Amino acid sequence: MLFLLKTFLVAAFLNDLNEIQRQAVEAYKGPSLIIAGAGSGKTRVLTYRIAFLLSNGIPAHSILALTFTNKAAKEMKERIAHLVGSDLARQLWMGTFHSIFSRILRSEAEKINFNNKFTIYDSSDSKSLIGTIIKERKLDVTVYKPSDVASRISWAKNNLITPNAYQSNSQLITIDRTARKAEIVNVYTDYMARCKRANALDFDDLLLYTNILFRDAPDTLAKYQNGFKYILVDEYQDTNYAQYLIIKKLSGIHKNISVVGDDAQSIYSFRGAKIENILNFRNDYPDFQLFKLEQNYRSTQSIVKAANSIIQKNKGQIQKNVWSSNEMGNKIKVVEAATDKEEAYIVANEIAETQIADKALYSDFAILYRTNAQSRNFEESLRKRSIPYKIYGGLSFFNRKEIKDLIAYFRLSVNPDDDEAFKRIINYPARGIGDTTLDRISTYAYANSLSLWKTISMIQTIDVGLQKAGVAKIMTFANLIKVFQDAAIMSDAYEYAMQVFNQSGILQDLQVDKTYENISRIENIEALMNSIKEFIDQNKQGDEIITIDNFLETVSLLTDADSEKDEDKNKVSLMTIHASKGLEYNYVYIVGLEEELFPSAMSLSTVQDIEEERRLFYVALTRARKQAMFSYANFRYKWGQPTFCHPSRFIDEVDKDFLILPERAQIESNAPFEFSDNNTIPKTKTSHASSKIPLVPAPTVKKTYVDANFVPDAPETIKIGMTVLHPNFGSGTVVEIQGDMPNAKATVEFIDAGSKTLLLKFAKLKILNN
DNA sequence: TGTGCCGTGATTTTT
DNA sequence: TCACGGCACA
Repeated sequence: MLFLLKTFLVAAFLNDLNEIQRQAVEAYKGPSLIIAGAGSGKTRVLTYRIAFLLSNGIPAHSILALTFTNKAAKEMKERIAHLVGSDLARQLWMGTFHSIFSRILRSEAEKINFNNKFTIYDSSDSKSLIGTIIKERKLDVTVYKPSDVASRISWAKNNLITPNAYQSNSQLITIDRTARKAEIVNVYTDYMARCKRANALDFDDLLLYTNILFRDAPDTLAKYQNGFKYILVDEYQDTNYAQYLIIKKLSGIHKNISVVGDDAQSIYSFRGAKIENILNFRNDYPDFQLFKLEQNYRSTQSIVKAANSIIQKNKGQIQKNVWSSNEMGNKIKVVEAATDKEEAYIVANEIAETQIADKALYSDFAILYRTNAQSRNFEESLRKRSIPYKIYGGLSFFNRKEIKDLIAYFRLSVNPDDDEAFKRIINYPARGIGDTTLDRISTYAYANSLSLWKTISMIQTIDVGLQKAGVAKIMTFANLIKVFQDAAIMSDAYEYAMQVFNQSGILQDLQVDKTYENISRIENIEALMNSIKEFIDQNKQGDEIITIDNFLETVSLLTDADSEKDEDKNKVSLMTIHASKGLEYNYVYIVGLEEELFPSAMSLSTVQDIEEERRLFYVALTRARKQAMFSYANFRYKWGQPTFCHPSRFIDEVDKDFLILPERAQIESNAPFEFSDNNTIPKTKTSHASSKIPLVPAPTVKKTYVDANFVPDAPETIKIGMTVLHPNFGSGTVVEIQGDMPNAKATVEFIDAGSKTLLLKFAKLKILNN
């Protein structure tokens, strides 16, 4: 069997891999760094490498392969199953960081003082709990915005700073105090305690507690170090500190670690990803082998060369030369549109024409944009032309109210201490338990360090200040949940879920009004039921019962993009550029190429941010196999306000040899100029001079570290060595100033945000001392 | 306790 | 533009 497998694989290698790819596949001992340019066959190398390990007799369960998205993991699993059979593929430890480590944490739960039925809080659960704590502490919500506090806590966790460490870090405390947010550390402390009490971990906790587990339980660490003899990490440039350290620890003994990535495609630094991790690999593993995959098999030469001409503008990259031997291909057409609506109309037109001319499938097309909010116009224009499309991201399936409601019942059945789930369903469907009642229960629970469930389970023996009628209502609810809790253990997941749907009152509630909305909600719930059924079929072995907790474990880490349906097969894809990473399409439309949209208005102040936007643009362009098109509008609605726009700097940065610039934008006579109300229709060729007039003030920059009284000092007064305060980055020290005003750039070491290079004319810096 | 109106802020990106 | 939270009122 093994012999056959190996024979097959060797033949496959010869056919399928180029010289460097083959070397990268075969060098499986010791550390290796595989720099994989866009479209260079990265996934192929990873899958063959794993297949190669297996064909050398290495047991599947000793291979750990980590990815960032479920989609990537799924695709790789399928491709490996194709090579070596699904039995073997199933035994691999392959998945996202979050799913793999939640699995490990579940089996080691008692070592981190959790119960193995813990809930995974999603970002809205976290935010809502943080909001609750802010209110409890009677803090001003306009100063302590839950989303800001949440991202700060997330930042701390990703850098492995626990509440205690935070408290004793005088720099952090000073920053918060300067920003008049001294209470952040207390909110953080409460938040951790409350998650603990609710037996819940948030996304960041999955990584944080894994680190804590490995730090505090050396035997456990040793067990996994010995178990995972071969470790592979995809998209290594996107790892944050918490992930980096886990990998480093796990590979500590065998050092058979192979990381794959492309620094040019690092687009998640806002989420704590550290591009340095890939740049510093050589320091951690000095005897590493380096493989550079530089041949692009995906795209035409025009696209590859155009993409190279952009990314060249970034400093500090790993040197590489991505090239293609494919046909030259068409130049990239740049289209100017009068308005955002017209842009969408033109793109839909182009797709329709190309589809017919090239006899292409709709699924060969993708429209990529910077922000989800841009999708609307394209939906409309595609719908008008009857072009089928699918939107990725946006309001995902699992974020729909009806799905969240039902899942909250599941969560409370499996983990009764899950307070966020409790709050969601205590009065849905309405059962006369209002805010006042809930407040009283919460207050008691908080004072006695109990979960809400524990509190109401003894509602008859304690006094939380409720009337008899209130107590009775609570009792009814508690009894209902008890029934569900028993069913969750006894029944199979599908039967259980149907029971909840029927007996919770959700079904009845949705049947009261037969509105279009309610019908669609019931359909969504049916879709959820089907996926539960599917889940059971996939995981059932013999005649064991698959219970709902098994389903919950996986579902909480799933996103919409992970559930591709057959009926979505031949459709145009609409998505953000971030979501497009790792995908490829014959025809790619990169839209909304305007200053302050792409690059985003939030990213204009630092060189690092602009470089990340540029990498994002690089990612977008390199999704295209055959053809790419750029478009921008001169006028667009932003936040419901009409705004004039300028073409993006990124268009200028592309080598003109590969572009067809717009001469005069063609307006079709039937172009839909549907301006609401009485706005005048701007002409397509609005001169750029007049388009400078802003109709609305530029969006104000989020101020995180300063109050309304903040006044920046004049840029020319900033000198090396000064301590300065920045609205977004907090305080830091100026370590370098390059160039002269007005284009002088300052490099500032921020205590909190790390090193940033700022364009002084834009940066708002206040001198704290010099 | 439930409803509806108003004002505000959000839009960068996600496991 | 839209969604959400706060508030007043039934």
